[in-house]
Amino acid sequence: MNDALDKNGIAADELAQLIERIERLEEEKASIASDIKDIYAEAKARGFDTKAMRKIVSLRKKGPEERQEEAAILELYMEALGM
Amino acid sequence: MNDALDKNGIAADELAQLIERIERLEEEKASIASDIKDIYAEAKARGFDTKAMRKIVSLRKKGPEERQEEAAILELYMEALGM
Amino acid sequence: MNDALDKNGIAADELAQLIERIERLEEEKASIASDIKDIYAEAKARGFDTKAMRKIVSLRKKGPEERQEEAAILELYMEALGM
Amino acid sequence: MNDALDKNGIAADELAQLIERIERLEEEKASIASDIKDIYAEAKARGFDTKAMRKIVSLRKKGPEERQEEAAILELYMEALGM
DNA sequence: AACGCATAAGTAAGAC
DNA sequence: GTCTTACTTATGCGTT
Repeated sequence: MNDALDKNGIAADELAQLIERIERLEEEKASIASDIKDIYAEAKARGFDTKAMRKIVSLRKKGPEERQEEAAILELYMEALGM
Repeated sequence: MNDALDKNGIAADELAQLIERIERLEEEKASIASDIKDIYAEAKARGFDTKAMRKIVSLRKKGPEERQEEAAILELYMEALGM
Repeated sequence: MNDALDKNGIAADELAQLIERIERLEEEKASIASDIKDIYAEAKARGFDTKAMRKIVSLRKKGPEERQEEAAILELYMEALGM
Repeated sequence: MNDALDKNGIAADELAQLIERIERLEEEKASIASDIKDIYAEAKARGFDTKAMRKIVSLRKKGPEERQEEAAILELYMEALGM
């Protein structure tokens, strides 16, 4: 550890740099989140059902395999439970 | 494993009982969570700041030592960053 | 507001009672959560796939209507997108 | 609404474009979130307390006034409860 | 402007 | 012991 330590034994410069890198990235992330929100607002203004859109996005995120897997498990269960 | 297995190799009765016990408990848990929400709503209606109340509840959940330790390291870092 | 106010203008007794009611309920909630964990542990010991069980519980929580609704939305989307 | 509607009455092209824009942005967002995670991992490897770091980041996100205000009301409540 | 909701952050437990 | 995954809590946002 070559870094200079402050009077409390903390490598202050190193810590400050890490924090700043994080904050920079969080800003970018917030900016993108804001863009996404704008798109939903735009979609709503054009008459789309944003709740349904959000569901679509989340369903697609899961991927088809996972959805199939879920269906298979449920199937097995329903049979086992006689539903 | 003495339990009867169904055609898929699942001990159906046993599984059903476990699932039902879990679901019963989850219902109770949800009910209590709802009660807690009600109390916060009541508190808010009487003019209390529920955000502060939540913080107090979480602070009291941790022991005093743990609380002090966390505060100390936070203090240290804030000094290092000149906050 | 008939409650006695402390020197900072806080109805201390009322606040204390609300906090205590919350803490009591949170204890109960934690106890039930612990019971649920125990059941999963027991299930695992008996050879069940707890991950699958959790999925089953969550799928059942959603209810059949919601699952159907999700399927319907997805269907609509896939058609619209030519998938 | 000039867009062509499919047989279900959905402006399919428009919907598809909106969804794709959202998904693209969500990917970027996830990528940045992953970068942030990496920095925390790096910080941890260098001996920093990441929990404290996260708290600092969140404290700095709020303005100083807001921070003081929250601290003040919390203080008040703690006194009222004799903590 | 307050309410409930939905996403996001933080925390804790379980698996490898 | 680390690392991921699931749960809980908190914050912010859209709605009424």
